[in-house]
Amino acid sequence: MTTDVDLTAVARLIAEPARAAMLDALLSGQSLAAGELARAGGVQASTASGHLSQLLDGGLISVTHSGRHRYFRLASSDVAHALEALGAISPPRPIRSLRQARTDEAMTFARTCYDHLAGVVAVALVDAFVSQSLLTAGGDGFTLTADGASALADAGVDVAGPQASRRAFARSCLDFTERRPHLAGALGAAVCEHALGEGWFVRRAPGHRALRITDEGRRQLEKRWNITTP
Amino acid sequence: MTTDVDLTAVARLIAEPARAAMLDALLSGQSLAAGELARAGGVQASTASGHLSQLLDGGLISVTHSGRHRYFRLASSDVAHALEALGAISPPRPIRSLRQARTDEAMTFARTCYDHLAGVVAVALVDAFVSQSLLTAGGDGFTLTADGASALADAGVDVAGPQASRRAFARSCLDFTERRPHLAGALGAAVCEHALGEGWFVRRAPGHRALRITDEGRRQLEKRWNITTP
DNA sequence: GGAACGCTTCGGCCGGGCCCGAACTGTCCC
DNA sequence: GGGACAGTTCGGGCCCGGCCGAAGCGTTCC
Repeated sequence: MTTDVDLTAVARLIAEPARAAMLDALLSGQSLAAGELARAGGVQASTASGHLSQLLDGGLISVTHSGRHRYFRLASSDVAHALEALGAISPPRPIRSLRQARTDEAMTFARTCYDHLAGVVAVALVDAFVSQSLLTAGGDGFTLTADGASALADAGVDVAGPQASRRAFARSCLDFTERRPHLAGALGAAVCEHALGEGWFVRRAPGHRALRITDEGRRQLEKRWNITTP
Repeated sequence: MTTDVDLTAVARLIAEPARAAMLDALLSGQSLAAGELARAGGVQASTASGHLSQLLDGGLISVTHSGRHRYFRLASSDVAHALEALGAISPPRPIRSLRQARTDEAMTFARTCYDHLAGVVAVALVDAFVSQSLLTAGGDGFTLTADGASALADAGVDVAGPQASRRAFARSCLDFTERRPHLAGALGAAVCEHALGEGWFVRRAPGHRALRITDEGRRQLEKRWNITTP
């Protein structure tokens, strides 16, 4: 095992505004096509193509081919984690427009963090799970109780899949707006997938992280876990 | 609260080899003078001076004056955390020398991670604390038990200071060589300070993170917490 | 006071890397 | 097959930012 790593290789990739914007779009957890990422980065397709090869070479993203499209996604949750950690010490970008202020506000309420939920709602959710003894907090993350397994399965969340997978089951991830932990790992991804799949939340814009809670979402959160949302 | 942060500002600072080397040296947790950091970065004093102003402006480091010296340190544990997270997804630097291989091996065994201990020893220590019920694992970190408080105070660790401070008391921090948590936060810092102060570990080189365990250190770890070291 | 020392500021040099448009490859649809 | 579309490759222009040495400022020591 080697400890002497080259920080500059990855940092250089993130340091370029167009690439950073692309990575930010991919932090939504979605797979996005090269053209969408070019738009996200504010550059021409040819320029974007060069950036995407660099991100691939650097191991930050992965690609799948589909016809004449190429879809990119973050390579791993480690990448998402590093981007979030960097975000925690980055200066805020000055707010230039009303539109931006609105998105900003929406982001603090609910967003995706790679493949799981983040924001006020995600923290409230994990708090409810813990206080209702569905999850117990452990050093490296959380443990699902027997009650929790049946309650989540009851709600329709796929619990068996994550349990069978080799991926870390229920990690904690520091929410960088709330500065408190929310649920990540395979279980966090399953919860997010279910919440989006059932239409509890919808994306405000494709390729963007911000989510809007639906009326159905409010109802379900209140009914199932007694969470009231503003 | 704003969520729209400028990742490029911080990433740009880390992306430059000389600055990255300086930050790496500061990850040892020590305060280092401008001249030492110039040497760490492999640049002339004048160049280093420019880099250090940039790191200050970017909020990554802080400075204290002392006569004709200026001592720099990382600005916060958040910075250390971001650097570690970035390290987790960075490519290994090819090992070029025997000397480097030795330092590398030493690093995996024991090193400082900002202001607390990391490596095999740090993970073993936290495991022992938990299995001996001195610490219990919680979602966002650890909780010190009554037994733990007296046992650590007994060993000479300053427990009261951290408890009184406003800083997070006992966080968990992912050890990037062991991929398991070790003890951070104010208590982690106190443990590290005590271990170095008592001569249980010594630095292999000033301004470097690697530690060497002393005979006294081995004896104490075995006697107090039944930890045997290779 | 003078010399040594730590650090910063300034000017000039230089290279890496981002950007775009144009041309090319491969896929899909009619 | 032809045209539209997604993406890549290549060449040329440009600018940002790192590097050093020399000079300047403040501190320390004799």
